Amino acid sequence: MEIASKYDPSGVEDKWYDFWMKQGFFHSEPDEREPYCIVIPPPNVTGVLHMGHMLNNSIQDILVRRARMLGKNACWVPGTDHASIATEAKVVAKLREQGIDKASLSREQFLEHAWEWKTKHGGIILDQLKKLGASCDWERTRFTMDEALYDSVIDVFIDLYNKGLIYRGIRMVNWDPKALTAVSDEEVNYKEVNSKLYFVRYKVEGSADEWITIATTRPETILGDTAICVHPDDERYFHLRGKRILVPLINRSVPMIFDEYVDREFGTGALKVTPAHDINDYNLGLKHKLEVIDTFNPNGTMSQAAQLFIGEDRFAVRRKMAEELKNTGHIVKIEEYKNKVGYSERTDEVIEPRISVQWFMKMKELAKPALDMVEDDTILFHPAKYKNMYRHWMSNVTDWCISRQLWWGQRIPAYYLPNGEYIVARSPEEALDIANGKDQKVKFTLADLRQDEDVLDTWFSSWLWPISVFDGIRKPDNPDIKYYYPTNDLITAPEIIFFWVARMIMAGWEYRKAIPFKNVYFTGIVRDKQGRKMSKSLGNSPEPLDLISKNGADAVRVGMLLCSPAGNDLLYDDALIEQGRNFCNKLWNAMRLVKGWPVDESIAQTDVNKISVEWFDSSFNAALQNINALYDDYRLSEALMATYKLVWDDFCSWFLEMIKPAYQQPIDRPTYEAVTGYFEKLLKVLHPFMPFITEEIWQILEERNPGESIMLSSQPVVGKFNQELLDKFTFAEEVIMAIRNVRKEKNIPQKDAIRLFIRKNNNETSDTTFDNLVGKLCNVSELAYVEEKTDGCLSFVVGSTEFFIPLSGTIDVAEELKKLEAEHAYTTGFLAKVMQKLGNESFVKNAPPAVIDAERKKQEDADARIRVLEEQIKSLR
RNA sequence: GGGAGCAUAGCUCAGCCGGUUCAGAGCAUCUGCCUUACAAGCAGAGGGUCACAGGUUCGAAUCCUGUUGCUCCCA
Repeated sequence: MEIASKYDPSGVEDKWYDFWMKQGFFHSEPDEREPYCIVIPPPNVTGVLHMGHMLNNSIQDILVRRARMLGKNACWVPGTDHASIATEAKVVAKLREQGIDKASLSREQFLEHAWEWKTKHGGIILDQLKKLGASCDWERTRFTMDEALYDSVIDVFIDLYNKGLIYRGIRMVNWDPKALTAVSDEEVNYKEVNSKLYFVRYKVEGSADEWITIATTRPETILGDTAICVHPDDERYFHLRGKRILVPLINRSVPMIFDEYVDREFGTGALKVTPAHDINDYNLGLKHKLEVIDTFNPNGTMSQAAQLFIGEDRFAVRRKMAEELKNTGHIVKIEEYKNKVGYSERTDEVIEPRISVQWFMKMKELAKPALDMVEDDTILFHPAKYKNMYRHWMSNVTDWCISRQLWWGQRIPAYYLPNGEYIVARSPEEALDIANGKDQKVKFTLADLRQDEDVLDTWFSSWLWPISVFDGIRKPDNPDIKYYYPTNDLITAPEIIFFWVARMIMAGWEYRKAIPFKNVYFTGIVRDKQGRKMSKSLGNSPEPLDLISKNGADAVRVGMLLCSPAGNDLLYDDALIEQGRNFCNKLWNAMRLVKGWPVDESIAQTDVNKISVEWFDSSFNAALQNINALYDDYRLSEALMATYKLVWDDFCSWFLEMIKPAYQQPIDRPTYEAVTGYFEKLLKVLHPFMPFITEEIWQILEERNPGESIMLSSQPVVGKFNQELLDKFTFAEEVIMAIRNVRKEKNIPQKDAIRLFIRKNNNETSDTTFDNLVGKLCNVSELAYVEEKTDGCLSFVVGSTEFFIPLSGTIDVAEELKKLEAEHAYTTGFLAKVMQKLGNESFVKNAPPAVIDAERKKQEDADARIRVLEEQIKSLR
């Protein structure tokens, strides 16, 4: 059989993915097995696959595939999120390109365009995930606007409204003038910016030339001022009690008010109050019953109420106001100033605080159990440090603004009557019934009802995701939800711990009285080598699909995983993928080697092969135990590294070399069976990390029945291992490495056989377990135990055992002495340290016996070694 | 302004309820090798006052305090 010396993933990966799909291996139905379920963090329909998705979904696939191989009924539910703001923005932009203005469309017409867009672009990421090898149950693919999920959201809204947890209120909200909608507190990012602090003087009404100077960063809001406020104890302004002040340019007369809220140190100690455009001013306004003048239009331009610059943008107006104030002698000075400004998470537009009527959800009651379940480890965070962040947010939670002034999303089921009253109901008909049931005197008709124009925050559907994908809101007793919920693991990014994770926990408790998942694994952010977050605008992200087609998905998965412990950022480097690719190649060549051996039934297993197999058996089981423990701790990158070393070092570098027959010689049957058996086990352990190549090699290694697949096989079970044997091998390993060094230093080629004499010291008995193996690996023609030192030999010491290799040429005595003396000096120093410890009375008195014994053992070993070294030195002199 | 976390080899990290194997791993670097599975490889080697300063202890990378620097979250 001719097998290429380099592994080529192209072709292989699609072949096996198609096979798995055709066989329906990814699909899950409830049965009597233990379920294992992950719901995907639904990517936005607007998105394309980026490196973050690659990492996140690789991890999910690893967990799902492993669970499947552990005999669980594994189900990974995929799906997408409608992302109302982002999607609506995309659709509006696309329409604009076609010359269509959103305002010219009806709601229904617009939604048609939106659905069309979703159908066309909404599945891109999911398709891309297939290239990664994702073993999602595609038959269960869900979308947050599917009928079942949509209705669930509406049901929940109505339910929470009826429970008094949802209310409508006038509030200062974070207004996004670009998206033309309110956004929640969590969707505002504060950035420090360089701006200016304008000192503006306002004339005191009725005075000839009396002024009061305020400081502001936002002169454009002056037109909405309805008071000037100072601290009641501020002596500088005592004389202005009862006076009124004229707002510059428009000469509006506003009162002087006094409030302890004012920071006397800031600016001039005098504050202009604009209740419509600042949250603090708004609260002041409420307290002092001030007029609220909204000088902005929703899109951030000046409104009629501003009187000046009507229709112009707020930032242009800022400059013009400054100019105008200067021209009219109102500017006292302008200082450079750094302040934090809120930006919209969605559009990156500067948030405008704005008074409006919105729907809110009370959070306090829901937060309580959700906090407790994380605090008491009912839900585990990996890494646990995120508990702190979670606790902090949950303890200071504020009500959630859930309405969005958009069309794409679940429309709020509130119906307004002509008198302004509203009714929350599932349908207009139901609302009408309720309305007419209330008041017998007036009979409304459907035409009298007007449904709320707004939709719900996208997160208001995402928070139900683990329940709604199984239709568990509408049908709480259906078999799917009962079987798969609570799900097991959630893999997500820490930045949405509040947006999403916290709220899912709340919804889970509210609607199932159960946690939505047992573990939350937080992945890091994928950054470039300079530590910058990968982003389209920076252009610093590789194209994931290119990486896959160039290196294979297995290489990409391994590369990314190796360097990303839970919760730590991953600094992406092409070298990572290369490492993954090299690993694939290593595996591939191991298979080529093994497949190339002819098996001879007639030859008996040699001692070397027998002990080698025994050793690897122990080695494998010890490693597997460790790997399983790492999985249990969700230390996936470490589990991968341990597997990587098991395969590369233990299996390839040691085991295969140990049992490798001489060139073109056959191998005995028992050894061959053992090797292929372990190879298969290794492939299974590797499969969750590298699904494609493991399937390919597994299928080549032995003939399989049609429809058989490694992905349905069972993970190996940890067996017993012989620690004593492993320790003995460690000693043999040292001997082998020492001989290799000798060969290298003395330029003795591997093909020239050497003789090896061994002298045990200090009454130690000989252990010959690995002698023949040492003989094979080091090409030793004669191995013998001796009582006396042999002359004309190179020597080395392992522990306190001496090894002699006769050399044909002369020995460089000076060089040998130098080496021995260095060894001696080091060991003596080491011994001195140990003795110092043991000589310390307090140490002997206080340290635990095990520690003291260990120190004594060190002392003995060092003593023995020193005696041997000294003898050698003496004999050379 | 409030809170959290981090600082260990050139890089990415592990070790952190103190004491065997305590200074580790992978990658990178350097030195030999095209040895008939693999040069995407093999065999070796070097490299760290565990940020700094104190303290507790018989003993500190590990616990405590302070300093410095970085990151994140919240307002």
